[in-house]
Amino acid sequence: MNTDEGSGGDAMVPERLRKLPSRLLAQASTHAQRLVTEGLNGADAHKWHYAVLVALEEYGPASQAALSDRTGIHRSDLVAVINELAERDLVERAPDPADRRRNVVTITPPGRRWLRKLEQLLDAAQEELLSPLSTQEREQLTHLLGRVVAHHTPVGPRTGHAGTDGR
Amino acid sequence: MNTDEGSGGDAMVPERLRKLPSRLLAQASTHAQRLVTEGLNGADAHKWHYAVLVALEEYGPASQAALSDRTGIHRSDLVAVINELAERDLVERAPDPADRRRNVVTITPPGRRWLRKLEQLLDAAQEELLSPLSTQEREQLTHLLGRVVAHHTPVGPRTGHAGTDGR
DNA sequence: CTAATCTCAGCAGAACTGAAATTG
DNA sequence: CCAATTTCAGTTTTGCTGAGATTA
Repeated sequence: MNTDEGSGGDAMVPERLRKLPSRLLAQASTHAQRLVTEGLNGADAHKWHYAVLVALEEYGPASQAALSDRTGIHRSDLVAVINELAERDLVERAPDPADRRRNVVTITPPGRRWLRKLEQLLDAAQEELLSPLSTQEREQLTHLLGRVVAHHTPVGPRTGHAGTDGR
Repeated sequence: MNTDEGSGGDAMVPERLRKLPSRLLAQASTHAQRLVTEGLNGADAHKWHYAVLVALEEYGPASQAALSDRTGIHRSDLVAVINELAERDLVERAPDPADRRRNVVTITPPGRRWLRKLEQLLDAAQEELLSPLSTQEREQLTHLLGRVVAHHTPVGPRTGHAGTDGR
């Protein structure tokens, strides 16, 4: 027997919970990641593949440590990502002759072509994610999110070192 | 001051990544959850404690299944949350005489007092999260997020028919 | 017999920690 | 000797799956 509850989406979720910014962010983020994952799944890809290829195309060949900085992927996890990309000849990994601790990772022509494909899939996912919003509202949202993220993102991702900038 | 690389927050993260809505959402959500977790930590609480108490105060005593609908907490996880609350006498859990499969969970006076405390901690966390935004911008952000979340939230978590819930 | 409720035990995947091996 | 890089093995966290026992 059905009681008085239970119909409608977030039907009985109290307003105090529904409009809590941190909760809205968590839910929106979950949907976003689901859409992105499903979208990239159509090319046997995941988001780190995209991030690495974008970073390589944007700034050229890089060591894994540099890629970690440029993508936000943890150093430990980059190994597997590069493995997967290299296995499919989408990047090349070669020891750096100038500093043999490093691997130099380079995007290949097939890698660039694959990136075009991922870009399409990803654009479609963003489109679906933001479909209830107008173009202007989408810009507003990304702008506001960017401000929030920037404010909470520390200014020193790497440990005080290389540049020897006193801070 | 050295500005070549590796200093400054998202210093070398490509713009294509930085302004990707799904990525901004993920990052903003991470910061939000961290702030909320740290904030509630000051009362040995976590967000599910808050969600359950709010739902109980808002709609009165409820079965665990109803609480699951009203908070979004998975049925399996509610058990532990109610255990923790009951242990501290913040809620009472008693078998439902009308349907003995159910437990009726009721908020206690100490539970209401504790909820006041959690509300303060949570408000402080939201304030810190949104500190770079004006009051108007905060409203804009929550409004836009609400639209996105609503659009992607299925209408029937429990029983099938949706009744165009107002709000 | 089917369905709902509560409970427990364990999985999945994502990000992170720590340390070993190599090189500077 | 100390620091940076790559790599691997393991931990932590979080939401979820599946099944058993009880009652409707």
